[in-house]
Amino acid sequence: MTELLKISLPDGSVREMPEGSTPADVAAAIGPGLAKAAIAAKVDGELRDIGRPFEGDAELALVTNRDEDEALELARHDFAHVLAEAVQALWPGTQITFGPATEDGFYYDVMAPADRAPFGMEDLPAIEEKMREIIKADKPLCREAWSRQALIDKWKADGESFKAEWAAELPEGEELTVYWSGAPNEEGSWMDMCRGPHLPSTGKLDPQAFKLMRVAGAYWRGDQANAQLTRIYGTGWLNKKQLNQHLMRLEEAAKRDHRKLGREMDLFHLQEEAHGSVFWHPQGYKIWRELESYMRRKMDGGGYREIKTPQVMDARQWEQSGHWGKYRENMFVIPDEVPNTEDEGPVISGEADWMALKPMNCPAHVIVFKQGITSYRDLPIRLGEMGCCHRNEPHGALHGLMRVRQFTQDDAHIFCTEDQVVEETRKFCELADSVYKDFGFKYEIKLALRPEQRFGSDADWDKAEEELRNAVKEAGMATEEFGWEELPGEGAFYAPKLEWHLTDAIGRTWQVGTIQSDRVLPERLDATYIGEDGGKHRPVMLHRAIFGSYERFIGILIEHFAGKVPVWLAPTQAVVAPIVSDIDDYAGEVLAKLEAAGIRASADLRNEKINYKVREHSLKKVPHLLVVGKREQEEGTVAIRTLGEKDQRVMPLDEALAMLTEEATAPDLR
RNA sequence: GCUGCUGUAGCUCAGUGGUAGAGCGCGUCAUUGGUAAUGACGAGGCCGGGAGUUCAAUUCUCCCUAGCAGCACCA
Repeated sequence: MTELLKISLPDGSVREMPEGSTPADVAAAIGPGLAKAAIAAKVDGELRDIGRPFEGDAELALVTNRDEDEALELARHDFAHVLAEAVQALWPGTQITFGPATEDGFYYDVMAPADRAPFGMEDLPAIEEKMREIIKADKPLCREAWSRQALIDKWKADGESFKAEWAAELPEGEELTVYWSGAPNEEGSWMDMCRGPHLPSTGKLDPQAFKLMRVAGAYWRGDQANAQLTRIYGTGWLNKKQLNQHLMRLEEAAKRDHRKLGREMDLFHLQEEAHGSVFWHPQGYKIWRELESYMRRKMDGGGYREIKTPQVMDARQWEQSGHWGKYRENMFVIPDEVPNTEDEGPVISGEADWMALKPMNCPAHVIVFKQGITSYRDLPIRLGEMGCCHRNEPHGALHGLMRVRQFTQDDAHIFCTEDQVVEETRKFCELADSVYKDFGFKYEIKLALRPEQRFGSDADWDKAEEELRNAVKEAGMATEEFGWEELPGEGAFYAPKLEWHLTDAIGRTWQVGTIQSDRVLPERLDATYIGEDGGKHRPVMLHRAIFGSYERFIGILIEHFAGKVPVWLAPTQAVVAPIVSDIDDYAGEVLAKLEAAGIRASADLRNEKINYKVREHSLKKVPHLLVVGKREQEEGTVAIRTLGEKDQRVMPLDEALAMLTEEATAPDLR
């Protein structure tokens, strides 16, 4: 007599099933609709194949496409397998390696056979077509347990050297599994090593819900020393509608691209001769100046004192700070000599001492701190600088304003006693909060904990991590609302750090603000203060920034607002546009009043139709267009057309001025 | 830095082994038009840089450089 298994379902009911039965059998027993919809199972909380037999009594929850997170994960993983199968079907001899689900899709790293070039964009349509065939064939996905040795032998026999290498490294004794697409060992079936779980068959995928996006190079195991593979990226969803929504989001991101908007709005440009450094145009620099004034007010109000330190310092200084040893490959160095310019020069002797452009402001701030004698009564000392730094970034890393080689930070260093660390950190949390709120950003705070490679004792790390954690708790921000999370291994080598991640209008996140407590640099540069006991003590140094860098923050603002930055930041806040040239004088009067009120405005007196002017200034993202015609002149009014609105509002000039003045006022001054 | 792709007018892009084209923008003229492109005419290019192949290179080959995508990097 066979034993019956007790399978408990989420509604609390219990079904008795014969031994050897599977979640699919349970689904079938409940009803044909569910049997069709079920794509996987959660058995005792673990996501599993729906066709995998129970091993005993179990709690079961059937997974359908309504369980979107699980369903997407499964579908993407399966798309990746189908992708690999398709590539091997088209080009036998292709080696497969690894293919996981990603945030919005999947990829698979493959190595083209020796007799053909790496796969390119032009191969994608054929691969997509083959993938659709595999999906439509509705091949069952069958799980099979293998021994490690058998698997290694199989991969070697198939010429799959990467897979063989990988299988050999999997822990011995663990049951290894493979999945077949099609019946095991049958002609036309395809196999991959995989932990699973998978959908019951390829036909559960929607052949219209994926798209191969691009190919890129990737290294075997992410290591440059290893073979270069071709990574084929796809985006995958549960249905065509979701796919289309995703493609539209990508389009939206492309529309917001700050490099494109920067050119269209004439904010800045980049060029070959200074790659990685920004040429700010008058319009773009107006945004910068407004941000800088804003941040100065914030920092002044927070008890910071602004300084300015040298751009170039002798290498000896960088040696002492540790940058020469740890960071030199990212530093621009220059010989400390006048080059010989005879015969085509410049020629350098190679014997001069080195100097370097500063990649960070911190050593210079310690130097300023060390001038004179500091008493504990003076602490905390908060030194701020709009510090212009140069970092010789890898060329492939450069990206518009987001990653540059010359940038200016809203930097500051707080020198304080051990006892003041938590309080200073808490204050910083509040300052950062007020800034991000002024821009309307939502953000999350993360604590990056000790990395494997680090300076200092575990006791120091325990303490430093606890201080930052407590400071955020005291600020009431270590909560779900603030996305509080601790990230093991992500800290700097000398200290843990708090990170502020902004979420932009289309859901992307950007790390901007940070605070790090540092006990290493004060030590290396021998910073001290005189304590209550009359002896020398070591201050703690807090490195902190809120914007991060002006360049990057402006890039984020452009993308977040799609160029339509708030009026107080807009380079041109209003344009006066007369309809006919008879009104030019009145337009001039209006402009004069705007300028007197401190509004950044101009008048468009060109011999163009009003349609043309509206279109042009709208494209330039000017927030307010003040249209004036005969009627407005007679009545002393303006017709305001606001960016993004179709209708205009006619109002008396004084009223318009009051409105614009209000909108043009920075949020901290309102 | 690695791999792939790209570099033609201010911008977006066509094109060709016999030194080039469009649209927008710009200039001139006409037009004075009520809320997202008025019309005509005109100017504007060392076809990223260097080398090679060729009678001839913007076009083919190689090297360099920058950009783009991804990877690696981002203390």
